[in-house]
Amino acid sequence: MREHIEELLLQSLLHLQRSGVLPEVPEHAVQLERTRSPEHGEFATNLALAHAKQAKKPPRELAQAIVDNLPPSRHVARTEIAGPGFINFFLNPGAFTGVVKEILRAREDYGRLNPDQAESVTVEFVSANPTGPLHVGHGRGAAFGATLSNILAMAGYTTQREYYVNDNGRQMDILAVCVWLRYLELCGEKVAFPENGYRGEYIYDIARVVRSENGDKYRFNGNDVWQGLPGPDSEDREGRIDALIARARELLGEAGYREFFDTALNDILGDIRNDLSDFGVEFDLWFSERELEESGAVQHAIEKLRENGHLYTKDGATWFRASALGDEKDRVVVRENGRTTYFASDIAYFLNKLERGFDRAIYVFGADHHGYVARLRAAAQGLGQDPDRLEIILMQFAVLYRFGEKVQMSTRSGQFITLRELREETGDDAARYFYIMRSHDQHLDFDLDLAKSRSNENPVYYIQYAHARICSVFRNLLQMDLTHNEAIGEAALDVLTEEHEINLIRELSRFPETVDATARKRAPHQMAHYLHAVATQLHAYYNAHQFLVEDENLRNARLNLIQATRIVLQSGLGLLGVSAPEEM
RNA sequence: GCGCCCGUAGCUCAGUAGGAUAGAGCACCGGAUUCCUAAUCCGGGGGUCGCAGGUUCGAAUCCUGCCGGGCGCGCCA
Repeated sequence: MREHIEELLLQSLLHLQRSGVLPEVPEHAVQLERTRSPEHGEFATNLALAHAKQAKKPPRELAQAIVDNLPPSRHVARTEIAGPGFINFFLNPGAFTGVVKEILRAREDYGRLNPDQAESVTVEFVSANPTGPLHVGHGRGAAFGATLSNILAMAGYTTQREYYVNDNGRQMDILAVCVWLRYLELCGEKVAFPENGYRGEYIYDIARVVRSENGDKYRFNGNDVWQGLPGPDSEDREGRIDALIARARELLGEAGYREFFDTALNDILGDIRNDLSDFGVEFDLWFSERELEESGAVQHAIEKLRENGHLYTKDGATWFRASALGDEKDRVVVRENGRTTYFASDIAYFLNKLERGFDRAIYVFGADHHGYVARLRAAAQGLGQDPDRLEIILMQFAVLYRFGEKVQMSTRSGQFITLRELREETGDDAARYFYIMRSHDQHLDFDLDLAKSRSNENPVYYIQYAHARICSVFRNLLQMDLTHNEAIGEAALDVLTEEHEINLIRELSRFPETVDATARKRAPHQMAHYLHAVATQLHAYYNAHQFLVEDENLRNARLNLIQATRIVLQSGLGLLGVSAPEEM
């Protein structure tokens, strides 16, 4: 319907252009909005206000000219010029009931968009280092990324979801060493554990796996481990742990070291994968940083920067002149010791995404990564790419509240709430919904008690209940030995003239444009709000009118309407990764 | 110190690419069930949109400054 009126307006504008009233009709000239109140009709446009200057006419006069040139439409009952020059559109009742017909015809494809040019995007999210279980902060990125991807796909984008696996960094080395130390402990050795190592219980679990498969094969005397290395009173804690990594490699040999490293990686990554999958978050690609480097992609990207003249050498390291491209300072890509930096891998990964044919790479990052924005954009430019093909969405932090108080967390000590614990406590539906119900640039207060409560305060249940109620009506229909005849309902749709019915249909008609808007604005939270609004209309309707009435025409027409509502709720909840229960 | 984000009702937040009288949930007050699930509905009170300027027909929305809060500023990953 919206598109229909936009088309009418465009035709009018083109006509005015031909007759010389308007200089030119820019692309996206037509902006049609929903009115806030019915007295302004259904849709309104500010076209005349926006173009009055160019047309050298008073806004209201231009508005009249636009209205005079509108092609006739069976959906538009009348137009009205209001206020300083708004054009308001009032619709025929048939314009509303047509929506019900459309939904029942399209079913789960209602709201699926087919843009002329489908953009292809890759959405990277979570990408947590595989050094431990996901915690509640990752959960927000997971829910957001998954929902955004779902919506983009619905809006017609070619969408890929990917997870960047940091399987190559120093953090992984630290992890491997920690596993080894716990392994030695299990063997009965007494070994000091570095204070900045990974202390979580899960490290013991991994150590147990290594031991059950290898016995005491990698056992060394506890005294030999730290022999000659800086002691715990050393100032340089990082240097101390690096020395320990070197010692582990030396004692274990490459194969032995690999055993710990890979067991830890596979174990934790497998755990993350299961966790996300149980949470309804699936990835098309798990992209390995190690493979990126081994494939030569990092060198390839560095060469590209060099060709474009953005590299220079200083203090034995290779620097990227990022400051010339909007970043606050230059960045090292190859260290003095010859190793490439993490940033170099990032650049290579971005280039790789584009080379895989995506128009755009979307990154979902935690807000603490906002320093990367300027640097990655600089890199994109340095590679000779349009920096707008790189899009970074920053997720603000999620703070858990229990009994009205902030739940304290610290990753260092292993004292944090895992995503799995959260899911078990609130259930997946509530967790998915609560995570995305706020805008990503807003801090999220995650109220555990509210998410758990099976009460009217909980917005998830409010929406699910609307769906369950509809299902319940259809169950009752069967018990009355009646069936829903959609054909009769469709023929009788014109009887749906109650205000509650019009309001509900209006809400349903907004689904496609909501898919479009939430996709374009990368704003999944608006889908959550939209579904809440649909549920509100359904509940109001339910309370005001009886659906299972004697009159066959009215009954089937109403069943068509709530069936259409069920379809929209189901699709919408599906986008959010929330289930649509048949009874509650 | 520099940079990014945020500041809207008592609380938590929306506010549709500048639009018409700023919305919702919770909390608070008052009502609704012989009838499809009351996890629901109906009504009510409650706002200097952080502050001050500016841009324009029109600003919560854009610009500048200030105040308050969060986060970040490694040849770490």
